[in-house]
Amino acid sequence: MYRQIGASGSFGGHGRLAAADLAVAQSGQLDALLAIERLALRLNYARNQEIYAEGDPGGYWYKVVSGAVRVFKFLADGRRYLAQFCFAGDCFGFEGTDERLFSAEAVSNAVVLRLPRHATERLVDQNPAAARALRETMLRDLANAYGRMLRLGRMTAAARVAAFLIEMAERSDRRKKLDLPMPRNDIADYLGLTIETVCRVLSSFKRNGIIAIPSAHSIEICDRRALDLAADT
Amino acid sequence: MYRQIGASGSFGGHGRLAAADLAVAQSGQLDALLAIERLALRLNYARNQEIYAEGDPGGYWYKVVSGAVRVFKFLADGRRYLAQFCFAGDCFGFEGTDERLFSAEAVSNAVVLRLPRHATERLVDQNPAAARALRETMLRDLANAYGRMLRLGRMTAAARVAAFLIEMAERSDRRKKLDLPMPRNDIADYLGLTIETVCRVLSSFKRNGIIAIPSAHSIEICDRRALDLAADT
DNA sequence: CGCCAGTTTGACCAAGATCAACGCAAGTGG
DNA sequence: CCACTTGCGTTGATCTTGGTCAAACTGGCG
Repeated sequence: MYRQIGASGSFGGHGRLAAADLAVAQSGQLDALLAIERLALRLNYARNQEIYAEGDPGGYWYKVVSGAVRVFKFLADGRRYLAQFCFAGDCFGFEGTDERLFSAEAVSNAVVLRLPRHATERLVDQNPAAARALRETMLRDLANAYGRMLRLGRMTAAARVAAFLIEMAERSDRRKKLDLPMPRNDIADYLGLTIETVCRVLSSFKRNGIIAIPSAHSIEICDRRALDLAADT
Repeated sequence: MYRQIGASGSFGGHGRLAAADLAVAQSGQLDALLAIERLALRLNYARNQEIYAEGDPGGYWYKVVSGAVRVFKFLADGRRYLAQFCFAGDCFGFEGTDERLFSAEAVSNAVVLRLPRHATERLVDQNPAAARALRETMLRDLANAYGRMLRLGRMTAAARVAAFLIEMAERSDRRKKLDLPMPRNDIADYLGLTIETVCRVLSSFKRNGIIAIPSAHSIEICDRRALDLAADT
């Protein structure tokens, strides 16, 4: 699968480019999009360093080269709402507004490409295939958003955590041994739970032999069947 | 504002076309899009009648002329997840998959236009302005989706119901006296609450003078300030 | 070794779900 | 016209889930 380029509506969903990339590649527009990527600035961020903040001007979008990024905002009462995690190949910061609605920070040390929005828009205007790929990506993001809405609204804590582990497994290359670079804190804010609940659920999964936790940031899925079952409880 | 035409990623958000329509109108592409609308079939649905069901082929999208529509799916355990309400001018059924992921039913007696998807796609491929309008609409839907995710994940029952009333007020023409065509049932499934909780919250708002409930399906907002306050508690 | 950030566990509490009645208005049939 | 049903809506009593508060644990690092 191609992960070279991308103009993703990564504002929603996890922002991978999967089929969109593929479509573009197949349509022979890869060169044009690679040209865009040559306009990118390569930036390094340390753990917890800010990439942009709510309210900043939003003239760029980003693509993760390595490491992980969190996109979030603070609520009036001080709680934090974590909209998405982005890993290598994922795009973010494509909000379509002049001002950033969210902030972005590096979860771990991260390298990202920064691309000017207007150049991308020009390309997409001239290139129906790229536009179509972008639309498809956005539709997929939208579908993801609806799925997550469902989980947040109706699923138990255990189901949310299970779904999170499954999501991370799907998005990582290795399916069994998961590396979770983010602290429990971030997971809780992503799932609309407290850190204690996340811990408890993970512990209970461990007790039941569904997962193993060799270290806090490394989780192994032992019983995928049971995890799937737990995910739609 | 123009509400004549639309190719909305209405799968997300409430599916209005607001700024997107405007953009298209300004760019002088209105005629082309009106031509699309001439391909539409006008359909009548009675209250609770099915428009399409999960699993059906998804070759069309729809635009509500009058009445209201709910888009939903059933979960494995029999609960229902209500993804969106659509009113006059809103579009729905633009999922981008071959099979329907959701079902759609008329909430009240409704008239809808049904449009073939491929014709729309052809238009959008040939017309960068229309494509851009569509992208903007989808981005807005995505932003709505993230807002709703936030509410579903982190807000109290009272805040969800308050936000719902505000959303309905924003979307209806008259801002004070709200007509809520959907049963409490639907509201609960939209907000991820039980019908009892929705009732209780509405009753408490009434007790506090924030709203009046002349009849079950008609709600008057008496104290908008207090309602706004309740919405981000 | 001690400190510190992050993680885990336990005890208790509260928001909302569940279960169970009851109310109420719109049909429906005698 | 009036019992009776039926579909919603509302209210109350109890229970469960997950949040809150508090404390202990762990690993990395000076």
